[in-house]
Amino acid sequence: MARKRDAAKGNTPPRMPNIYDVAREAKVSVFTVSSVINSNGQVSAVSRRRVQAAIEKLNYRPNLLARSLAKRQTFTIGIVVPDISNPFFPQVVRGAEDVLQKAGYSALLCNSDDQEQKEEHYLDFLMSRRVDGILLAKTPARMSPAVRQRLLDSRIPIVLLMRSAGDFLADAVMTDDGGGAFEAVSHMASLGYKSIAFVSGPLEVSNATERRDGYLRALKAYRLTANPKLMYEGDYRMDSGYRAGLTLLPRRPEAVFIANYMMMIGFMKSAEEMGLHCPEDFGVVSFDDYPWLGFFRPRMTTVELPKYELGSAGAQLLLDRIAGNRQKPTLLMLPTQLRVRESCGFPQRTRRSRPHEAADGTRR
Amino acid sequence: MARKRDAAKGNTPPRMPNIYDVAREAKVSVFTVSSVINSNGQVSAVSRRRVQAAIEKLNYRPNLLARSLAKRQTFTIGIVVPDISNPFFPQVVRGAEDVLQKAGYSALLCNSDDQEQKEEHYLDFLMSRRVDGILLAKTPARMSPAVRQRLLDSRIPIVLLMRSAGDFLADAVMTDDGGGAFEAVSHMASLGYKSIAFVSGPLEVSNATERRDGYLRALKAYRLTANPKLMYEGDYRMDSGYRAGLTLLPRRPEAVFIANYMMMIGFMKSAEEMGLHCPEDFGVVSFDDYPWLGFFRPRMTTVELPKYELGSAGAQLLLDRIAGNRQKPTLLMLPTQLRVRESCGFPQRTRRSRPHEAADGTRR
DNA sequence: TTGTAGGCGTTATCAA
DNA sequence: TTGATAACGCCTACAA
Repeated sequence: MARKRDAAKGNTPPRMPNIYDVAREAKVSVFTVSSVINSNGQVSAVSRRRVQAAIEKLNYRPNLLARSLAKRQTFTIGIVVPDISNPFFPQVVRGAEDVLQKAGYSALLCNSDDQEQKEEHYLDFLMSRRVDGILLAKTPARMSPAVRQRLLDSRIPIVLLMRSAGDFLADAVMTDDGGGAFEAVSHMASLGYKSIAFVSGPLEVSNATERRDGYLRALKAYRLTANPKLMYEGDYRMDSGYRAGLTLLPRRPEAVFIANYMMMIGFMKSAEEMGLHCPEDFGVVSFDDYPWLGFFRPRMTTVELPKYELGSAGAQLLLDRIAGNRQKPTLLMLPTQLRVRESCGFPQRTRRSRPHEAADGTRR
Repeated sequence: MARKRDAAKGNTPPRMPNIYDVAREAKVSVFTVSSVINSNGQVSAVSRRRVQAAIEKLNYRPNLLARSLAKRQTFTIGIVVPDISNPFFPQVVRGAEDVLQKAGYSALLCNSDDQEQKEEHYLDFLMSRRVDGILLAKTPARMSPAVRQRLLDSRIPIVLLMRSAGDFLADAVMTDDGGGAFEAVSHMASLGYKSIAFVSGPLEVSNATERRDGYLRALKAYRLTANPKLMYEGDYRMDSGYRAGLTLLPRRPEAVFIANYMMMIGFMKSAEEMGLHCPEDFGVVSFDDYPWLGFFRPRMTTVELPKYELGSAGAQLLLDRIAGNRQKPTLLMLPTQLRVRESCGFPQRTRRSRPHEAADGTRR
């Protein structure tokens, strides 16, 4: 069947050259052109040269869309995060993009805003785009059965980021939030704080409950009683941290553990407005570290989450799964790291009120 | 010509249903199915119902790849930024993504790392992907003639972000960096600082030279002489800010204007290590504002850049261009905003050394 | 080694 | 209102 492409009436916009144009120019078949493009098969040196010359002359670039359609592989993966402008995610995305790019994949970025509806919309969209895999970061825990079923049917590999598998069978990579929270709160307790408030994330999100559990475990380990009056459930956003400060600070806790960075910022803002200072008036340890937290006052004591590794490990897991080098679902647990600086009141407290502890000098 | 698709020997992986499957199931033609999917044309109610039932039953989702190929439109735009993990860009990307998503477009994210080679690789890649448009953020000023020509040939609309058009004809949206720098340095000069150091970005980047020009203009306006010993060319990265501090601070400038956020962080780190404090030992104004800069000490005086608007305006410009609602290249200039806080030494200096100025109370 | 032609899943033209 | 079928641009048996 002869192609009719050239019979175009001429009123269509100028098309880009395709493989047929190259073949004609080089006086070979499309097969030969395709072969040199993909450097498979044995193509005679003469043909190869002619094809290359034609490609050069026409400035030909293969249409990846058509290739994907034919090969049923798009070399694209979808990354859905709640909000790329939340400082937690850029590093995650960068980690992912680095390993994807190295493997010849590229990333479609989606912001779910933690809304189930948006998330599902994007998931459907990504399936329609026939992405080869999906990296799905923290969002509301549940997913409608319909979407889940479609996901399963599509057989598109998914790896979950910062979100427990729950009832959904998939690979996942998480950070050890429970352990990190335990370590953070233990540190505060060991400093002698008796009343330690807690600003948590939304408790329907798995990592928020893990951080809370870590908090509670640490209290128990230090024989402190959990006081509901000192616990505030936020939503990981700045504004909820601000409200948490307004609610909690008047109750004058000696210290507070804040479950993420954005809420910590909001919390500090409320303290500022109330004329309260850290660490003189209250100690703070928060989750998630950033370079600048070490250079401004108060220098924040935080639990660092390995953001870049989260993304890169997730992407690697996904690529492995796509390649089929993996059998049962894998769950990767990345360690956190307590970074003791000053907001927890460490130097002061240990020097002033608990000199016997200052002796060991462990600042981890 | 009858499709042979069903003659598959059965060893192929389970395919997703296509439009033919739906047509067969509904006992109509593919045209009818296509019509109801795209809700064009007049399809009889009966046909429509049957098609919808079939779609439901088969859980059919159109293959966007095939659609794009046929329509020669991908509803995808490429966003290339130097590095998404640089806190400047997430907001830009978010702004863009919001307007794109609303218009039914999605975004392919690329990190150029400010490397010409990577940028060109991505540009070629995006062209091969047949994206409908490209958002190209700050990167090395030049572009090889070959790539530029290919870009022109491809007729893919491009809008430049934070980068002057230069010799490349395209729409662009920028921030008024020169004006912002002028305002910042003028503020310092009006505070009485005589020796104002400057940490600039890489001077081959247009917005870095604009910030420098603003700095120089302000010095001139206040009859201060520019001292090369107090000017340091960095690369917008944290480490170069650190080195700038190591170089500049021993020369004890009264104040310093730092051309971006990351370098400011590095600079503060070096000051910290040298035991110098801001604003007691030196005043600082830096470019680019973030929420947390208002809650930590020193509270930073900064020039805010409208990041989100940069992205959203850029995306809107691009969509307009794609739609063809625009003739000649447009350059949008977004205003910056000086946010006076404490790192510039404003309250102290005005109160202590220049009381007559404190009277007017303008904190803009 | 190279050519031919069918298939990937849509859209769109043109008859009927 | 519908159906048949040629594009869209690529890959890839199968043949030559």
